[in-house]
Amino acid sequence: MKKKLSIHDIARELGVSATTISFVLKGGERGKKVSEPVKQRILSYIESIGYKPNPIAQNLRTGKSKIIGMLVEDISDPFFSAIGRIVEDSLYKSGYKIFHASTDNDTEKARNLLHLFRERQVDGYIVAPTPGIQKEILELLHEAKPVIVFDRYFPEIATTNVVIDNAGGAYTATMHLIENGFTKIAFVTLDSDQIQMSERLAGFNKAIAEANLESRCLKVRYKTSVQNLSAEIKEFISGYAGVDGILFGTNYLAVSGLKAIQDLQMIIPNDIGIVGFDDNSHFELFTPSITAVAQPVEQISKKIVQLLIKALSENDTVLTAKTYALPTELIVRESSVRNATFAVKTNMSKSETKL
Amino acid sequence: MKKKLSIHDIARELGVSATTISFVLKGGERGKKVSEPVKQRILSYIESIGYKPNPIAQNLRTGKSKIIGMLVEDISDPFFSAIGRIVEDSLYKSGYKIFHASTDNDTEKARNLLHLFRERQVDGYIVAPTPGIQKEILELLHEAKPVIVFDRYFPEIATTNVVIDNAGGAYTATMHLIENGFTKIAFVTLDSDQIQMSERLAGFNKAIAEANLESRCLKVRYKTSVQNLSAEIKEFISGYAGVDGILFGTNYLAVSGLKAIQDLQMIIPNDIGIVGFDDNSHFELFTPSITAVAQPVEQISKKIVQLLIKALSENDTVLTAKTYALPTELIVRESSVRNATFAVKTNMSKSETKL
DNA sequence: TTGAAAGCGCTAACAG
DNA sequence: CTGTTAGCGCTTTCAA
Repeated sequence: MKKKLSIHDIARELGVSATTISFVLKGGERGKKVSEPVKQRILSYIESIGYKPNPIAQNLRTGKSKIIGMLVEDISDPFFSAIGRIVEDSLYKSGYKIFHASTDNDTEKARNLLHLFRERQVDGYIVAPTPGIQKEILELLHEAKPVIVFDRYFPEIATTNVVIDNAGGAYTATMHLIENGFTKIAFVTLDSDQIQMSERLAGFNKAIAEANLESRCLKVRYKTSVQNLSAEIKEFISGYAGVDGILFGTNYLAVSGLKAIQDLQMIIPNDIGIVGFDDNSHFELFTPSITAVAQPVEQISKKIVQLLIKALSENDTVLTAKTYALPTELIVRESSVRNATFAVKTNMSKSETKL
Repeated sequence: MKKKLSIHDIARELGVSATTISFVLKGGERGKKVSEPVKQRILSYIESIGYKPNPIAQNLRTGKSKIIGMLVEDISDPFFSAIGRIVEDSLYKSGYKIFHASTDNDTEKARNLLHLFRERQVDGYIVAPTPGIQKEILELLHEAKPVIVFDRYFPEIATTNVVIDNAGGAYTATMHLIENGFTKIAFVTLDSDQIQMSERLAGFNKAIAEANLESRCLKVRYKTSVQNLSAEIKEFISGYAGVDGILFGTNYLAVSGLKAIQDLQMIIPNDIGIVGFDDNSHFELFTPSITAVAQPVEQISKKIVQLLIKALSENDTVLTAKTYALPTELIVRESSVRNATFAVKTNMSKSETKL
């Protein structure tokens, strides 16, 4: 078993100092000043034995870990795992590794996780914040660590946020339902103050108000089991003066709602029109296929990475606090269109990304 | 901004040596030998200022990182992300963090990732191996690092494997199709030599042979786009002498297949019976609902964690090479049962886990 | 029962 | 242009 060599072993072997090797390895200003012959000798030797500096030692010495901490609500949720995947790939390419963790939207858990990340000296954070985590995020900022907040954010604290146009998405979706003749439209959402949900509600209400309709809304508790969710939605639909259209606030609410509607033996879209928020690769295959507000997962991920890499490379340059709201896309399918001869899947034209 | 204190700062403050503090912190044999008063003073002071030893320094000194490297095919696949989630939660509870990475089943990528993990001195590995990665896995074993191989494995190398009973699952599923009157049954799978796929094929063929039927099989290339996949399956179904039943080898093959069947305007299960391998939370909502071989995600995850934690805690105890094959469960739904009055969703009785 | 000293492998002043 | 030195914060002989 070949013993790992250290930079000093190599220094001895080559008759130069560890310092010189370190300079060569780093390149940059100081690296230039090493004479060509020496540099070549070092480089080729290192190449030949496949030496790689020990990142732990570098970390201890420099305080840089080349690790990013990523905090999401639930990595097994398709939305977060899709983003996780893209972010991970991009960041690995830039030499960073990722610590992932899921908060379940639990403040205490998120706090612990953030502390763990900090102890481990992660170089930057990507976080989908839980409620009440403002203080911890501010602390990270004070330590001059780059933090990208995504999916939701706190308007009261100055962070760099990558989100989507929630209000716009909900507005467009609701309008679409209205234009297709639905009038008793409800918004089924989470009983949550988080901004992504309140914006969706606001967008919904705006459309409803413009059309002079009555606003109906069901707020369910977070972490309600699928069965209970379904039951609650069922009761709501049958109880609440004949709802004939629903915009669901999240993808799993839509799934539970679909189950409820199935149990109720109602026909989509004849009896009730459906739109989900957050598209899903299976919605297309449902019968009828399900209309949804799609989030630009790819764009969100790229934006997060781009901002983070920038902050990481520009030494100590603090990120400007700014909210990037990426446009959503309404994918119209059968569940929201009463017109029997549904032919082509229409995608709304994408508005351009404001970056 | 409060400066992080080191163990020496505390030593000075308390008038003891860093050594003593270290002993107290570690507990164990050596910790016992510190006198009570001193120990209490140290403990309460540390508690009061919230001191935590720097894990990077510990890592450098001891070679233990308290990090586990987890390599999956694609973290955005529901199967892998579900497992990732559970493993992550359990391991965090034991003080470990996780590096995740996705291989896309690409050998070269997997190699790089494994090297990265190694450089970072991860304490253990959880790997869904790509083809051709045997040598690298053996190297890790030689370094006496615990490695848990899952989802698939290499029969020719002695590793600890956590998999499912692929042959049994496929056999049961095929038998189920046969019992429900389907006779021209095909297996749609990946053109792959990996063991999980070849075992599924074997299970399928066994059932087909026992029933004296003709074996039909479509092997598609890995990483075929959804469109092409769908087209290929479409061609296969219509071209291949009237297939009337399909067992799909993976969840995404099933989804593409469903799309194909939809395009073909065939009626499930009347024209064609369908069973998927690897259940999905949405299969229940499809019309008709889709029968599937469910993998015991929870059990797989628990087993992985249990084995890993054991290996990690028992100093230097090498894991015994052994394959744990967990039982699958056939979730019978509408897509495979011609009998019109489908009433209750039947779950096959679970065979007991062999642990 | 406690402490001094020697590093783990690397980097960064500061000399030369 | 290159090398010496002094740590980063911790653990672990070894000696007291």
